[in-house]
Amino acid sequence: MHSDTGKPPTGWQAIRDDVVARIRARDWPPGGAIPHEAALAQDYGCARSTVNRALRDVAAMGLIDRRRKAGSRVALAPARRATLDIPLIEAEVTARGQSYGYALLSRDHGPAPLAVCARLGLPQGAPLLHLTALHLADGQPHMAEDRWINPEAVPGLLDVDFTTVSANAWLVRNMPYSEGELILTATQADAPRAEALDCAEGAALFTMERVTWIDDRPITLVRQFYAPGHRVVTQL
Amino acid sequence: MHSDTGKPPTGWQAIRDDVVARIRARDWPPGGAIPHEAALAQDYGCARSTVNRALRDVAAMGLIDRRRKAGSRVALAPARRATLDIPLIEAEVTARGQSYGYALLSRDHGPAPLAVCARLGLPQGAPLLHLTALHLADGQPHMAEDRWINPEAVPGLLDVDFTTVSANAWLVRNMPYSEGELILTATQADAPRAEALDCAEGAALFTMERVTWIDDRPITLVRQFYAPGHRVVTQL
DNA sequence: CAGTGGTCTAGACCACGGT
DNA sequence: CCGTGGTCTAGACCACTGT
Repeated sequence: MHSDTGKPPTGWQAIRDDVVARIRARDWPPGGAIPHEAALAQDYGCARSTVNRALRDVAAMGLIDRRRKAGSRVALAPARRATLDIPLIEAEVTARGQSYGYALLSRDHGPAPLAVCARLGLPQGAPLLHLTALHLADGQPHMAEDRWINPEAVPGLLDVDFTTVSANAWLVRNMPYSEGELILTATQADAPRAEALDCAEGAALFTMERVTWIDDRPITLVRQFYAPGHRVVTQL
Repeated sequence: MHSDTGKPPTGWQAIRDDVVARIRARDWPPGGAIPHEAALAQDYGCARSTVNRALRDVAAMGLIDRRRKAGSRVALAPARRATLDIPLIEAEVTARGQSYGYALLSRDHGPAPLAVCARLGLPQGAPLLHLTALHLADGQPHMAEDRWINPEAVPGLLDVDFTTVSANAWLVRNMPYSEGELILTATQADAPRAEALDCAEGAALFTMERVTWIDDRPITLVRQFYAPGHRVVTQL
């Protein structure tokens, strides 16, 4: 269940946990400074680099702010951070013990809508490959995707047969990328998407929009609409 | 823009970037092993711990799997990881330059619905404090929340005046917690929520559900329904 | 068993940024 | 200026795990 079944950590993790505990216990008040690394190293009887390792972790959790010369201060508004895993759709489906299926719904190559070009930072009317596809779990619609790909940034793109390989899988295996932006939101199912996902028109769809670049050249913009009821779970 | 305006990293970050680049360039193929730390240290002319620092970062990105004795292997299905910041609502709103407002809509103390008890791992009919509240941005409804809190785990809870302080803010300042689960989904606005958020009934609402525990004792379950159009943005 | 990553140390130099 | 965190080093021992 929610039990910790793990042994008490040792080494730098023990220091991290102790620091976290002292912060949570208001031992060091919010906004206040905590002892500097050298002092803590002496307290814990270890090398400064060990303390550094621990405090770096605490800072990554958002519990403290660290600045040179100013030292480490307890964050006033401790933002929690959650890490989302964004697996390939196929892995996501099979990991739940379901069979995975894929179907290409449409494929077009031509000038893209203004909004899409703007989103990618391309001039109006740039020719993009436009794909719509459906991902299935146990034969049921699981996610519908709407994707534009920039042929200028993806050599060989127009020769790929996307009827059998999903664009996601192909791009991951064939295109490196340096940066990406991810947007999570909720949208209502319009008529075509309701039909594709076999759900009521107007249903609330969990939606992920991703844009990726390689060296400031846009690769792809994709909007993925998950079937109603889809949940993304993560630990805090 | 999307430009990198940053100088080329040095030290362990340079090694990390180089390793990532070589993986993306299929220099080391997916599923294959990459040189062990000592070898890379010699290649890069640095200490092994510097390589270790770099590879730990690459592993955290999900690009490689590391195991003792087996060495480091390029992940076959490189799951992207995105980190979500979960700030206090107030911080989230003011960070966008909007004024923040809060209103308590209802407060009840009594046996909780079965589904809520089950979600928290409590026996059926456990008495919980139930709050519904509205968070405003520039006077407009921004997020409606529906929260149950376990008085057994939160000393002094029933004496708190939640008409002026949001439960979120109070809990963050007064209750540590050890674990939490976060669920992201999309839900349709029912009648009361549509009224609270001043939106159409049936609108798609981005929804976050959080459950937090302290030492395996449930603290709170909260469902937060964001006004239509809300987007959560993060970098990949 | 033996190879590999995980961690720790004691010391050093440097970059940043309050004062 | 000078205190603090950021990083690096060379070496060491240990934990895990494939063979």
